[in-house]
Amino acid sequence: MNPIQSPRGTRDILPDRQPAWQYVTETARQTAGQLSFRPITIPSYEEAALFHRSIGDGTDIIDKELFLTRGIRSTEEETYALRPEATAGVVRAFIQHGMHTWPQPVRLYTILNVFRYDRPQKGRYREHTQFDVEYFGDTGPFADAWVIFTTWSFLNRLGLSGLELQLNTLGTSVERSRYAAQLQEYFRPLRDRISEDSVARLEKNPLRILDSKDPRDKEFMDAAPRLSEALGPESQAHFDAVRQYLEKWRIPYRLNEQLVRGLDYYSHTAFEWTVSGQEGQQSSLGGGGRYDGLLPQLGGSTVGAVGAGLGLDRIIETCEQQGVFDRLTQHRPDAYLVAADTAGKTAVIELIPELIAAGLSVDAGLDKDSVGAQMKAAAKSQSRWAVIIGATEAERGEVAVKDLESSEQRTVSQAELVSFLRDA
RNA sequence: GUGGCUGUGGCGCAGUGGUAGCGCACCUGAUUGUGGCUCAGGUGGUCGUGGGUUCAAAUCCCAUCAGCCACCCCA
Repeated sequence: MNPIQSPRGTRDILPDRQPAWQYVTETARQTAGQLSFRPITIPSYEEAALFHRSIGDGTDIIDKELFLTRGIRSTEEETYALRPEATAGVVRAFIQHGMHTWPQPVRLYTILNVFRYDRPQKGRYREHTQFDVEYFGDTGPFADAWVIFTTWSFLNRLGLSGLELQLNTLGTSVERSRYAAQLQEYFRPLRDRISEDSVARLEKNPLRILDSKDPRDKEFMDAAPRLSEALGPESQAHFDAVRQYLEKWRIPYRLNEQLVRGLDYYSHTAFEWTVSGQEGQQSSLGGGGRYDGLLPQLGGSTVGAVGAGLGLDRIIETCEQQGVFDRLTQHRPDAYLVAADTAGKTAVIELIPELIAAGLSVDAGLDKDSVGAQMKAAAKSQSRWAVIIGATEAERGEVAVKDLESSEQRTVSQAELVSFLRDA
């Protein structure tokens, strides 16, 4: 029988890599907390209709990458989908629990696994983890800037270098659809000369033609109508204000009119964090933007909303490449208890709960016979101290404590052991 | 989803037609209560899986699964 492997595009995160994950998730929680985001947990799956209505049919995430699922007794109407992103679920929760009646703004964050039925590659998994922040209840530019500042603070605190913020504005949905029509008008006569992909995009999602890498398309890009010229004065003012915040906070950014995010619900500000030095790789660490239209679209009231999602798997891989985790250490037990004989064994058994109750971490291997074997195990366990007890020590109410790094050994009374290990 | 490359013990690799080897790791031992070094010994693989060609396949062919690269897309 063949051994079962983890499903395609999924992986195990082994103990050695856990300190990195803990460091990154802890940094995320702290940063979010400092900026007044409150934690929320949402289900791993939702009614599939939620994603169809929010992300939008016609996007790859919905048409090609959704993990559909249903219970064995479910009816046809009850089709669920593993969440492919965070925003839809959080917005659903916002509406369902009437959060528009809470003091505004409502700022929420979550660290969650999301699922996409993709063809896997490094930095592209079928299950990956995102750090997601959502800011509700403000239509002004300050909220956009606040969200960007949050992602910036997080990435910056990790100590990442080569970060680049790409910034764009998509205007209102009216402005955007007017612009899409202009694009279609421009590209339709060029049908035979642009890439097949772009011909398909022409009808489905014309804005996507803009970020094509195909040289056949790039040729016509310069003369194409520009989104920035299709925006009204209000949209311009909103965007200018966002940029001023970023400049005051010294967050460097690059305007990128080609930036079009893959989810349909964005309007006005859209941004994406990329990291240089990973040519051709999955360089996007995350992104977000404003999505005022989504709440009414899902039956909620019209409150402004801005969100961002950052890919923790990619961020951690980048950190590893940049040596950010070099200083993190694995967990080490404070003491490894060694029994030299039967009397020592009894003493060790009694000592274990005592040390645990005192908040210390311990290890022991009472199934091993010789002291040598136990000492060897103590060294392998990376323990700071070996605490050795035999009949002699037990009688006197003492223990031998050996520093496993310096090899120095001394005698300590059992009563003082806890404070000795703590202070050392 | 499209095209390509790769797949040998836990990890990293060698072996390209004649019935699998190295390093690391792991286990045991080097006298009775002391580890990390060294030395000696040992466990572990039907060579991703399934089929085919051949007297004979890890080595050739096909399929399949998985990983990786590019595209698509995105985190």
